[in-house]
Amino acid sequence: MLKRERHAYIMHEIDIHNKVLSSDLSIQLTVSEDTIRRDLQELDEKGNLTKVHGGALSKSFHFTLRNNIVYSQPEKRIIAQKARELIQDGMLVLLSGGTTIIELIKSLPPELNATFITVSIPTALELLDHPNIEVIFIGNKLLKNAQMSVGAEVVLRLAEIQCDLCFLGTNSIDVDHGITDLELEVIEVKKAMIRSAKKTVSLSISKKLNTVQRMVVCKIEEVDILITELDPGDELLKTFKKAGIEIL
Amino acid sequence: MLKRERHAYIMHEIDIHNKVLSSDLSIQLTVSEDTIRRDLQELDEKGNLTKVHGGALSKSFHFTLRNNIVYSQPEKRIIAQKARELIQDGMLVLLSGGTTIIELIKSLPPELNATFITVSIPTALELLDHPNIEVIFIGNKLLKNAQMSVGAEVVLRLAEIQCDLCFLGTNSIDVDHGITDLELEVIEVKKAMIRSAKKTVSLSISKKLNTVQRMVVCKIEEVDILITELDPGDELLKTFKKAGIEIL
DNA sequence: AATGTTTTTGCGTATTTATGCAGTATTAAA
DNA sequence: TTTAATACTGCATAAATACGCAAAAACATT
Repeated sequence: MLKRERHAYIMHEIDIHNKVLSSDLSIQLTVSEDTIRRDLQELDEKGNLTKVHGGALSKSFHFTLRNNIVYSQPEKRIIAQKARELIQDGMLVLLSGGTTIIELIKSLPPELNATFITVSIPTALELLDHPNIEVIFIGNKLLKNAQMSVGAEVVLRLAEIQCDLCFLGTNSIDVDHGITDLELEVIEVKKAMIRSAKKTVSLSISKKLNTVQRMVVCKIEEVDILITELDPGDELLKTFKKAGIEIL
Repeated sequence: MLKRERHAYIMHEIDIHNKVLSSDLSIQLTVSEDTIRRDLQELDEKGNLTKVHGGALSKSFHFTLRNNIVYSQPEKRIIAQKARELIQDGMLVLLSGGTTIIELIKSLPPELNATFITVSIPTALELLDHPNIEVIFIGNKLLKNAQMSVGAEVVLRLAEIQCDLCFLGTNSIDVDHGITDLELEVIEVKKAMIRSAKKTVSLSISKKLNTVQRMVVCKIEEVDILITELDPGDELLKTFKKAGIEIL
């Protein structure tokens, strides 16, 4: 087996399980642990995974959630303020997960009367806090780290829906590669969300602009509106504007 | 389990509960307390938490370790201990909402390998905390105060399922009136849950025994097992035993 | 095809890391 | 103050890793 194939196999394992053990891989691929260790080292240097003692973990494996919330909260507040202007009474709105979305929900005026659909447990919990809005959760198998429903059932049920707006808390957005993400199962659902909505809105702090992850959620043309904490005239946003995206 | 994974688990616990006990973590992660102590020390040095005698606290919120604000009453712990004995590897288990259920989930051994189905958002969130178990959420319209899915769609989907056990966090149970509750929509779902399970287990602190609410969920005969914090021989439980219910 | 070069791989050995244990010291709760 | 829980120290062990080296494989060149 070629090195390339091993690398592909390892990344596949990482995609599915979010972790690999050197010892396991050594047996599965019938090579020495030294080789595996060197493979993991290379993949780490390329930024495809995080090597740790005993194996490797997916890049999406982070445990500083709370610190992140506190850290970029002001930016996310600004984004939330802009985003909420788009939501009007009577609308049917699709929401993803993520801290930016949570911030958006917190900023919704209490008198708003709309229906929100989501697949994310924390998003649902935050939505339930609001007095007027109706909340619909599309359930199925829940993904541990993303805390959201995934799987074919979710995709199918999303296909039956026609929403006015879809807000995506975006990890990575880039003019050439579009919106990208890490986990296969998450991407399946996000794709379905985009298909079910008349307009797709990407919420993204400026740090995440022009970054790319491993797997594609959608091309840049499929994004209708991009909201960042920056001024719409900012230099960083020019390329997105040129690609025909409305900037708020 | 890799050290990094342990660290992630610990930080996740901190994010949710604002505190962790070394003794708990040692059991949950099946490593010695020494290891946990070293983990906490490292995470402290990295600035992710504050280590204290007996465990660790969140950096952002400074509670003391042993106040009962976060952790709940001892009665519910006792009930949880008894209830978890019923759950075995490979089982399909249906859970309602409520703090007793949350306590049950917290007490589940980390090596347990089972599938849990629920309609309650807080229950789902707690289940996601567990390293091994699979979580399925049955979604639909969410009810604000109960924080759970309700409606015909939920009832229909429950009807398609055949579970081994159904645990109900019970508000009111009485020999003559059975399990009773307040809201119509909640009752519809609880009825469906009972129908889908081979055995129904009612979790109830003794205060709630022999109380009645407005609407009936099920007759007393439909309850297979009743779990309270009392000794099974307790006087209070005699009438239930006479009604043919197994008491734990 | 023959040759030289580079890359890849596995092995032995030394080193580092991770973890648990036992005994003692310390802390905090009753 | 007493007592039980928790922490620390040093040590033992096993697992994982780094390093140098040599064989093997892949590749390039003639």
